[in-house]
Amino acid sequence: MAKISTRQQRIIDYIKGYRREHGYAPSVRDIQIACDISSTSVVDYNLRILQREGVIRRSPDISRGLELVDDDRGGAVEVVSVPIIGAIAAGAPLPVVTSDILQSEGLETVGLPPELTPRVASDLYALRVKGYSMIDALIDDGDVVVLRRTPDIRNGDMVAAWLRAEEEATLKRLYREGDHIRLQPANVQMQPIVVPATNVEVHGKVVAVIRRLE
Amino acid sequence: MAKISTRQQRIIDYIKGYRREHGYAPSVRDIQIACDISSTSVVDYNLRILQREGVIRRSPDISRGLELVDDDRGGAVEVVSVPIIGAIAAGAPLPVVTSDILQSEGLETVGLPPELTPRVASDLYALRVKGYSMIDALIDDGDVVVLRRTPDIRNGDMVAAWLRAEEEATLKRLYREGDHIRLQPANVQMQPIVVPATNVEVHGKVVAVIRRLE
DNA sequence: GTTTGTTCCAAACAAACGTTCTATCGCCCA
DNA sequence: TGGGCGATAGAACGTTTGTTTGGAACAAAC
Repeated sequence: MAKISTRQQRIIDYIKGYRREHGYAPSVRDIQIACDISSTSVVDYNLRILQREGVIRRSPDISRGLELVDDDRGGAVEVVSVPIIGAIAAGAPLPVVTSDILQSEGLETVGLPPELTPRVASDLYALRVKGYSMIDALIDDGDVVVLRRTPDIRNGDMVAAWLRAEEEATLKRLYREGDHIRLQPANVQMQPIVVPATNVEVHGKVVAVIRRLE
Repeated sequence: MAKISTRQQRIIDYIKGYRREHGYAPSVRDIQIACDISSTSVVDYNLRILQREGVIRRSPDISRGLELVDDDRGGAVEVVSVPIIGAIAAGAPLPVVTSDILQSEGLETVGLPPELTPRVASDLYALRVKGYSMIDALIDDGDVVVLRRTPDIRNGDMVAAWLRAEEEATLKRLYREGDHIRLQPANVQMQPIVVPATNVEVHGKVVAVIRRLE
């Protein structure tokens, strides 16, 4: 995998912007002019390289038959709809996540852009945060947290945890320390808490937080 | 508003499918063959009608310069790409937002799902937060804030403000109080600051905050 | 019955466009 | 010194493709 030159990066950026603005790809000559290239052959030369590197896809002899492989298709993309299966709040149990629930209808959903979407979206779900108890995780009342149901929790992952003894749900970074677990707030100004591992139920890993204002 | 004929509907469907499959629009002759039309002029004639009806947009003399105006792309939803024009950090000036910048190429972008997108997206831009100085707005290092450039700032709106005297950028809720402005942190545990109105440059209204983990 | 508007045809034209050919320049290396 | 190579040029070529022209069939309006 070779590197991508400044000029090639500029071409990519131009194509991306052009597609966003026009809804179709620029011609070779459009690229030539926009990127200050003296000849269409040089554009072709660089496009050939970008194609070899897998950055773009070209359809031979087709006008503007140019696609970005790692595409946002010029603005239109499949948005993954993730169901908001309930709320998370201190003192209220976390909703149990089952496949049934994930596939059930009628739930409010939140659309995730591709940047926020991991390869597999089927085990994603979302919770709406109630109250201000998650504020040490920099999460406000009304925010939506997107989680992935996974057994693969690593040290440092932000997780949704249920503390049995305290009867409290919380969003914190998790670190295993022997038979205890340290829960570290996202807010660097705040102190971590350490609890016995048996006191913690991990319900999912936080993938994203979305706050809508206005 | 005239009706859309069977033939025209077939053309629309074909364009939609072709775009989904190829990433670019079909040519007039592609349409001609696919829709069993004997002449390209007939295709042109019908495209002209579809354009008049506002169903499609055409760019004259541009190969495959064909867009579907109200395109949900067969189930996929339009994601608005918003450029991340820079960073926001205390002590660093906010990037000046101009139309040029908004339309310039080569910027990293963030895709916004429809729920986060207001009717008009053209004056949206995004900033990536550097450092922990925005933590009282519940915003972490690395978060992306989506802003709208608008003169219509109302009391209680969350804004990106530049404090001239302090040389500090900040994200807070804004309240006008006579010739002073009160900036209220989103974090309910923290105290507001009050500054002279002349000391504040408002650079935009915060529309959404997106935090990506994992 | 003529007019008028719509829809459709076939062919030709000209602009847009991808591709290719040849040549040049700088750079590394034997 | 010279050959190989990546990158760049300028121009020409031939296809793709949007557009136009002149006409015909048909139905509704007058």
